[in-house]
Amino acid sequence: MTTPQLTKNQSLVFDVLEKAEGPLSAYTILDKLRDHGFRAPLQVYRALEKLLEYGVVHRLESINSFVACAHPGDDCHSHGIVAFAICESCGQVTEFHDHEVDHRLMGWVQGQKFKPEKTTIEIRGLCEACAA
Amino acid sequence: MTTPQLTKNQSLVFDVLEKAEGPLSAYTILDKLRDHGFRAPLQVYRALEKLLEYGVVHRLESINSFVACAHPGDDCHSHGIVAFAICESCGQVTEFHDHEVDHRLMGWVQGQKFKPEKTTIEIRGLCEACAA
DNA sequence: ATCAATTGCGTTATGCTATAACGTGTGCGA
DNA sequence: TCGCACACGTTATAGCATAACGCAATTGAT
Repeated sequence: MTTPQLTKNQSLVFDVLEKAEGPLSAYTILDKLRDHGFRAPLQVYRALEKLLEYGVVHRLESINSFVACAHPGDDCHSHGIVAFAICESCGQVTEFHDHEVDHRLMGWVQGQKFKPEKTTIEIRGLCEACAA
Repeated sequence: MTTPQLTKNQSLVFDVLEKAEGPLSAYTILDKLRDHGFRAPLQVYRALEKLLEYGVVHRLESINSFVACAHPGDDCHSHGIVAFAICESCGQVTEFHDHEVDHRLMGWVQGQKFKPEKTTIEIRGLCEACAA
């Protein structure tokens, strides 16, 4: 899937996420965009919905937050399953892919005749700097 | 870790989860226990906190719900990372383990010197029955 | 050109999920 | 017996997400 031209609200939300150091909650994004006319959560959620669909933003289920995809210009959907390491101290998020993990998980679901739609892999812990 | 004797509230919450067909939200559990004297969410959340700690209940991050562990009498903490397949149609949850997936993920984090605390793997999609 | 369908947007209201903060009682070891 | 840890109850609040309404702009088929 190719990413279409973003609308005004989508661009605003995406820019906030790109410039952020780490993941942001929808309400944090809302607060950062009040000066740009945002007034209600739905404005954020609707933009996020599209950005997630385009694959340029990821949702971190375990912390109810969102991050810009770490592959600028690239299409995350082509990388298979995306995994995240989330530092619980500094909030830093590292995105990675592992084909062997994909392969094992997909092998398992095929054995169950389970039809996967969306897979979440999130490792929470401490990054190198924070663990020291 | 061995599971200590459960308190009254912990037992009530655990029983509800065990008898349930699928995952339940904290508020659903609350509703099911109103007849037993439960009045506030905290009574549920506090019990869940302990049950999660003991490893007899799992939290499904992607759907904000809880399930009893699929290994009766066993200690989930000894199985390594737990993965879940969640049917978005019927709500059925299948729990499984894959050492190779564990190994790959732990290999990756060690390369990053990341110290993992809690890992989430959840595959949402359609189970065999619902995909038909 | 026009009508219908689609999409984005704004607003209000509401619902669901989770925790803070306070106080009570009980059991148990120093 | 004092202090501590823990489970519990209650009220209030914080944080996350969506329903439902209406309007405007765009597109595309007839």
